[in-house]
Amino acid sequence: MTNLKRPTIKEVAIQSGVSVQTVSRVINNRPDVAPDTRLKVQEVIQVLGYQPNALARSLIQQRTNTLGVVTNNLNFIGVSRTLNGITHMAEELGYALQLKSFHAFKPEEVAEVLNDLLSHQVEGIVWAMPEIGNNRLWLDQECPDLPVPMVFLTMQVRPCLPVINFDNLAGGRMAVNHLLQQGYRHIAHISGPLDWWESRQRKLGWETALQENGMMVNDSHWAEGDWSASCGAAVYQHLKESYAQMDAVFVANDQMALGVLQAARNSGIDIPGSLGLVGFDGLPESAFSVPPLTTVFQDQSALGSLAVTQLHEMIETQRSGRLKPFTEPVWLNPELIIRHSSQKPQAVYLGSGIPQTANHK
Amino acid sequence: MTNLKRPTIKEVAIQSGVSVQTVSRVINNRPDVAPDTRLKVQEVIQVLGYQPNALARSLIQQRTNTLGVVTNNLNFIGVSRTLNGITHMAEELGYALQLKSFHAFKPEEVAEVLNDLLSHQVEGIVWAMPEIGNNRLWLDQECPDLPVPMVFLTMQVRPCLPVINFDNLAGGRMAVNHLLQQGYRHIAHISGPLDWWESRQRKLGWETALQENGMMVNDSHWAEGDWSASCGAAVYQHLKESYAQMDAVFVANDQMALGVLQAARNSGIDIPGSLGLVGFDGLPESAFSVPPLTTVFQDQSALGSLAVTQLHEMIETQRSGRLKPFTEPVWLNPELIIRHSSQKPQAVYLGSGIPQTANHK
DNA sequence: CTGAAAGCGCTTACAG
DNA sequence: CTGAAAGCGCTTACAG
Repeated sequence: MTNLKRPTIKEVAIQSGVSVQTVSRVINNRPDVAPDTRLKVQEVIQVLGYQPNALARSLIQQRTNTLGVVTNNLNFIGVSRTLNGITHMAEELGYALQLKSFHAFKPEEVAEVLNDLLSHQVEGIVWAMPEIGNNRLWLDQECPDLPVPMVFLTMQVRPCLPVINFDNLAGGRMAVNHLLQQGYRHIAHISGPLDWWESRQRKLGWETALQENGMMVNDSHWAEGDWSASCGAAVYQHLKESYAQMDAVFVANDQMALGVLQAARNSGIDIPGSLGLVGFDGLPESAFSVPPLTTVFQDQSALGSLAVTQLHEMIETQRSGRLKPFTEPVWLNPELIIRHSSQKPQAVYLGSGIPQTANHK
Repeated sequence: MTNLKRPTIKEVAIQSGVSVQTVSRVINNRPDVAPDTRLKVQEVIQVLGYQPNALARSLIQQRTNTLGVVTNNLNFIGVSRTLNGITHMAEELGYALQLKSFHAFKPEEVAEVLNDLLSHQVEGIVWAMPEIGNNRLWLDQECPDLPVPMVFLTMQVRPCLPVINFDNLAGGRMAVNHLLQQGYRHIAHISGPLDWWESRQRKLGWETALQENGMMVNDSHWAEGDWSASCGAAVYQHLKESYAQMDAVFVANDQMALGVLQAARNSGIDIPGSLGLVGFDGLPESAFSVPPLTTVFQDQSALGSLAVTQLHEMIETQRSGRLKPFTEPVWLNPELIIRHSSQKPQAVYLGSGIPQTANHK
């Protein structure tokens, strides 16, 4: 079923009655080949189905046109959207992609993963594994020596290291400010696992927004989840006890928010009437929950594309000798998508007060 | 920031005062090296941070330990779950992974993708791109010659080709039978795009189950969607017109089913009271819709793992000379997850009739 | 136990 | 315009 032998340049040369150098010239579209010779060689290539061996070529040229990609477990939905952007841009720029993914992160595996990629002579690496726990310990030096250009996604900024992040803090702040504008006054938070850098940033966004509006941040007003919907539901039940006045929740991802949505409905709590809800991520599904979920969207596909673009530039810069010392961190802005879950119905007009916005001017 | 030169075996040899062959022996843990020599060489390797060049090694050994993976656009959630299984098993079996993904499928790109992978001397390929339209035209020969062992996922079975599928027809049948058992009698179907093989199979499952139960299959009882939630909602509205008696829908994927769910609720239609609903895929989110969605779960991660396992066996078999001609198609069974969206409330006891199951025996 | 020779499949100067 | 020579970084026999 499979014919094992792939023809080599030597066989093409023999069949064409020329030397391997001449075949090489034809393959690489060099001008200095006699038209007849070129035709003959091309014909033989066609007949034999010859394809140059990329390994041999890379070995002699000292260039693989290959990028390494390191990701988290691909069951996490975000990662695969990033990977999508990476594959697109890599294709466009002519890079092959070697993929390594951590299943469960173990610090001792970092060297292994890195060495594996390097032994394959990748020209650069996109480190798309998010910062969790101490999985950046290996980078915590003043200015770490990297064996090839690398771009890091989703981690705390470190000296001399090119990182690209969504501004999670700004995202959290946006979410909470929106809820405040809508008139919610007791805004709880369900965070992701706090060993994730992203979780901490989103939580910080929540705190910042509250403080900027002169509100207290209280430890009974938030709780930690594990990103899963079921956990979101459970944590919400807990918050109802610890924070009785709660009238809104900013949840650190959409999946947990969907859990909250379900739990709230099961308790007969009206969203957005009695509880405002904002998630984070912008999953397509979130638009189709009941009610549709307001969320902080991050375009992770764009993140992936940008990472490859930047890596490409770094590689080219380095190759050309102009060694730009290091690239500044890049911050991407997430985007608030306002849907029904956070649209507080207008307060009933009581007559006893005057609407604030109506009488001035 | 990046130190360009990686040391070679030659440098290690010079520093150690031995020949490159001896270094090679040490690297590969050969027994025939004097203990002192080995120690000395290991020390130098350590100091220089030497790593053998996988390219050179592969070239001489004629073995890359690399698998190619071809996927659909990774924004489709299913693909990334499959990819997750693939990376796990590849890691476990010691294969590196080269990833190619189609963004928009173009027939003329098949050769390109294939050649690209082959020029990198991959030892096998997992074709995880599903069968859509005529994207299997290149395989439609009596017994196609494949340049390396390949495993095909999610396509119509073809002679001499190893394919691994979920039994989508059985899945559709299961879904509809379940709805029938629940007492629904007018079961509509929203299919995926019919140029997808999976869509056609699921639809066939729906038809089969209806016919097996002596019910008519009518063209006004189904309509085609595009996998998206918004389309699911739109198609449902359409079916309400064309199939007024409809009391249940089997939807070809969860995302569209979520769209139906939302549209139905917005029209004040009770699920599962007035409309039974079953999806397909088993997205984690589906458990957290309101009401939770009954769905046909396919463990795509397992599919990916199995593909790599099987590919590995094919490669080993071929290498060892025992050439097993080809592997039989494998069918995996999807699994019905029953949740609230399909649990028809017991019919009200009217008194005028006798409950069918209560009086016999 | 160790090294000289040959070669994997290419490309890069260098002659002619 | 074309070919002989050298070499990319390794490993595999083959001597000793």
